[in-house]
Order: sequence, then C-alpha cells, then structure tokens
Amino acid sequence: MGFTKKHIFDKQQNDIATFTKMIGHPARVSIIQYISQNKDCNCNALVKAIGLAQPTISQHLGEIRKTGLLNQTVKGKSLFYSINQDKLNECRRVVNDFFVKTQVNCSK
Amino acid sequence: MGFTKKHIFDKQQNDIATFTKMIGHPARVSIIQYISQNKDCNCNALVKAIGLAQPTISQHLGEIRKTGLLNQTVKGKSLFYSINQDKLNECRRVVNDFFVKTQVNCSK
DNA sequence: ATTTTTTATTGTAATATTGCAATATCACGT
DNA sequence: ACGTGATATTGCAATATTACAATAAAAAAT
Repeated sequence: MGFTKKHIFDKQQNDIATFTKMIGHPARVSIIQYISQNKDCNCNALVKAIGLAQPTISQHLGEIRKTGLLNQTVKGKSLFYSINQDKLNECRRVVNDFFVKTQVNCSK
Repeated sequence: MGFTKKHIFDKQQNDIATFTKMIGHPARVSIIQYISQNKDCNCNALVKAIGLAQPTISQHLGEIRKTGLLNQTVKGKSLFYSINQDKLNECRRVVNDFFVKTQVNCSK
C-alpha cells in the first residue's frame, strides 16, 4: 500500500493527524520558528538560515501552506511569509484538545 | 534522498518533530484515544475497534512505543497497553511550548 | 531587451511509510 | 505434547516523503 486509509477515521482524528504531521519534520519546525521570529522573511532567508536547498525549502513551505498556516505578501521581487495567527490558534487548540482529553481519560 | 537531515537541526526541533510525527497519522491518534479510554486494552481490541489488520495495528503500536508513550502489562495471553502519563505530559509540554513561543514571537 | 533576483515547478533518485498475508513466537488450557 | 489465542515479525507491494539539480516564471534593475 503506502497510502493512509483516512476514510475509516473521523474528521477530528484526521484534523489532529494533519496538523501534527505538518509539524512533524524538523525543517518545518525550523521554518515556522524562523518566520515567527523574523518579520519580512522570504524563501531565500530560510534557505540561508536553515541550510537546505532552495527547492527543498520551497517544498516544505508548500506543505505548511497547505494547512493554511502561512500568509504571503509580495513586496518587490520577494515573497514575504508570515504566520496566520488564527490558523496557528486553531492548530494549537486542536492539538491541545487532543492532549487534554487523552489525559482526562487516563485519569478516570 | 528520502531520509531526513536531522543533524542540521537542534535537539529541541528534532524532539518537537519526533513527537508530532508520532501523532501524525489518524490510526495512531485513534489508537492513543482508544487506549486512554479503555483500561485493559490489548492489540486485538484495537484491531476490532479500528478496522485495520493486526500487523498494521501492531506496527503503529511500535511507532508509538518508540517514543515511550506506552506502558505494557502482560496478563495471561494478553498484552495490555496503557498511556505513560509522564511521557504524555512531556510530549504535551514540548508541543505546547512550541506553540506558545511561536505565538509570542508573532506578536512582537 | 537583457540581466539579475527570487521563488515555484519539474524531474529524478533514494528512502520511508503504510498496509496486509504469511509466519513465528509465546503463553495458556486441554 | 498439542491446540488455541494473542501479538510480533517478516516479506512484500504500493505509495509517500525527502532532497536536490535543472528549469521555468515573474518582477526589478540595468
């Protein structure tokens, strides 16, 4: 196989998995951290800061973008990225909810 | 390639990625939820509840176990799983820390 | 118009992940 | 000892992911 049988799980479970999977690579963790720390961060800056090739960074940016976590602004030649704080909040809430519920259930 | 260049990232970034990657599959989300909700949960119960083949569930259990999130107790023929609450707490703290720091940085 | 800069896309290779059938293992009951 | 039940392991096929070189595209500068 190789593909995930998403249809046998509910939306909440798939949402939790989608968000955590998006974070589940150190390059993407690093990209999100860097963007949050640097206003006017473009792809080139990430390439220099992280040390992966430009297409690789671009690919990871695409993965993060798919979840809606990134805002983009064109300024001259550059494309500046920033964190979509609403989506970050949603992501945090979804993941935290999972932890809280799991912990509560454990303590019953 | 296909492999992750972990060495170019720091321990914290790799830890965040390792934990979130472990959660980043709906079957593993489902397994963790089910174990937390059912005392004396064994592999067979998960196979019936989730609807993936036994080797597949066993493989996912292995992935979760690698991070230390599972306790095991042998009782008769069965192997009962439960959540290691200390590790769950650590996992929650690591991931939440990532969200908090990212949010704080965004708001500067 | 040409060059430069920036980023995305395409193509490709290597590796990892997902899923299952078949099998092995190990403990219990007979 | 033998069969049964529970779980892990092995082997395999299909797909996904990671990484990068080469190329395309689009905007700004010369």
